[in-house]
Amino acid sequence: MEPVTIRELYAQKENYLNKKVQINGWVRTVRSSKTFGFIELNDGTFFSNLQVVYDESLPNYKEVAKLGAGSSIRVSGQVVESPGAKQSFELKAATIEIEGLASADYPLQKKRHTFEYLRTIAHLRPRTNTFSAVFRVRSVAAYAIHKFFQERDFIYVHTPIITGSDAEGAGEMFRVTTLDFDKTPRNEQKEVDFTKDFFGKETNLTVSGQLEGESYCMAFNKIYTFGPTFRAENSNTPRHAAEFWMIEPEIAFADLSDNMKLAEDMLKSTISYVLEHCSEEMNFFNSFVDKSLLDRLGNIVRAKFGHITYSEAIEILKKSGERFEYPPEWGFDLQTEHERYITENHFGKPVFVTDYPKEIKAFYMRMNDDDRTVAAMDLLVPGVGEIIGGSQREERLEVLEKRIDELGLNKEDYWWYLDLRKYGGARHAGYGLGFERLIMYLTGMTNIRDVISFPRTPKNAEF
RNA sequence: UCCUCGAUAGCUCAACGGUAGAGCAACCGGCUGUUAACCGGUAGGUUGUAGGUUCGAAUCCUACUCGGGGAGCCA
Repeated sequence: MEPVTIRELYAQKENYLNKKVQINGWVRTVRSSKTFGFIELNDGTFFSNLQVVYDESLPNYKEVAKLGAGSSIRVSGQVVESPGAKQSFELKAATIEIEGLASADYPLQKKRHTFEYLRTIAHLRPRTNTFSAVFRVRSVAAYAIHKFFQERDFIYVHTPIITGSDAEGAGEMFRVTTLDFDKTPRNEQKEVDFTKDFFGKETNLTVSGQLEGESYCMAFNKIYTFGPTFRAENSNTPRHAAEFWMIEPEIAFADLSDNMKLAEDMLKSTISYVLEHCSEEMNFFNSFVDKSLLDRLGNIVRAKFGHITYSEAIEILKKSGERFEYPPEWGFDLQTEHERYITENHFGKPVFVTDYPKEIKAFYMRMNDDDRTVAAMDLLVPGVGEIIGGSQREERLEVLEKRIDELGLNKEDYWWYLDLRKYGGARHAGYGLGFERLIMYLTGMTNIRDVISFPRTPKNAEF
C-alpha cells in the first residue's frame, strides 16, 4: 500500500473516510490505558497531528503502549469519524510497525520548552510545533519570492559566494584561505603573501551580491539574487546573524520610486501568498506567538506604505515631543529608537525613508541634485525595524569616480564595476531584503536564531 | 564591543546566610474514549567554572564561561 500523507488526509477527508490507509510518521505523544490507547502522530507534511487509536488486538500492543515520544512508526488502518472533540477523524490502527525507537532520554517533551533551550538541540527542534511552523513558512515564503520575480521576468542570478572583491562595502568579511596558519608564506615586507594562496589573492565570503548583480542587470534588465550572505560583525542582537539569506533585486531603466514600488509589491505579494498557503501555521503564530499578527499582516497587504524623506523624518522626530536618548540631528543616522518611533508611533505601518545624507550612506548610491543627499531608501516595519535597504545606483561615471575618491577608496578595486558605467550604463536601482527578517515579520518570532535552521552567531557554530 | 539581567534535577522553576524542594519528563504499577489524559509509587543534585568572605554559602564578593534583553554595526 502506498503511504498517504497527513496533509492529504486533512485536504481530502471525504475521499479517505472509511478507507484503509498507511501513514508513516513520528510519535508526538502516547496516551495509553489498560486495553487501548491514542498516539498523536506527525508525519511532517502538515502542521496538525493525526490521532491514531489502537487497542489490545494489536499483537505488539504492549510495545506500542510504551512507545516514547520521537519514535518513528508505520501505521495501517482505517480512517474513521472521531467521537473526540478535538479532531473530526482519526486512524483506527490495524497494524503498527515500529521503524525506530526513541530512547527514554529524548529531550523533547509535551510541555512547552523555552526557545533558548531548543537552540541547544537545533537538530531536534524542527519536530516541535513552533519550529515546524516556522520552517514551513520559511519554505513557502522562499517559493513566493521566486514566484513573484519569475512571473515578472526577472532573471535569477547566482552571484559568487567566495568573492575576490574586498570592496563590497557592507561589513566585516570572513577570509577564505588554504594557507597553513603555522607557516604562512611571507613576502620581503614580512606581510602574508597571498600570491601563494589558493586563488593567488585575498578572498572572502561575500557580504552582498549587489555589485555582481548590477553587472547582470546591465545585461538582463531585471534580475534578482537569493542566496547566503556572510558578515563577520561582532553583532550580538536578536536581529543579526553571521550567515543569513538575502534577496537582492536590481532593475534597469528605473529610479528610486520604481525601486520602492517593486519592494512594496514584493512584500505584499509574499505576505498574501503565505497567509493563503500556511493558514494552520499562521493561526498558530497568531494564537501562541503574537496575538496581533494576522491583523497586522492583513493591514499591511491593504495599506499603502508611508513615504518620507530623511529630512522630513528628522523634523517629525524633533517636533514629536518624545524624549530620545540620542536627540535627532540632521547629518546623523537614525537610531533604532528613532526608526521605531517613525514606523510604530507616527505611521503605524511600513514606511520608506529616502534621501539620506551622503556621508552616512555607501559610495554607489546616486547623488541627488542638492549634492548633499543620495537616492537611498530604507523600509522600516513595526516590530522588526529595517527590513529592506536599497538605492538608485550612481550611473554617471565621473560622479561615481568622484565619490570613490572622496571616500578614499581605490578606483582600481572597482575597475569592472566602473566598466558597467563606461559601456552603456543605464539608470538602475535595487535593494536588499534580509530573508530572516522577513520571516520574523511574517511569524512574529522575535529572534533571528529561531528562523534559520542552524544559526551562526558570534561564538556559536554548533551543528 | 559596551550596558544590563541571569545560570539550582533531563526540562520549567522554588528555596534569598542555617538539613536543596515542586511540577513535568524518565522508570514501576493502576485505569474502557483520551487529547499538555488521569491516579499511586520509585529514582534523580559537588547549585555554570575558579577563587574569596564567613562558625556556616545555592544565597554575599571577584574573575571567567555561556545565555537573555538593550545599544552600536546592518539585512
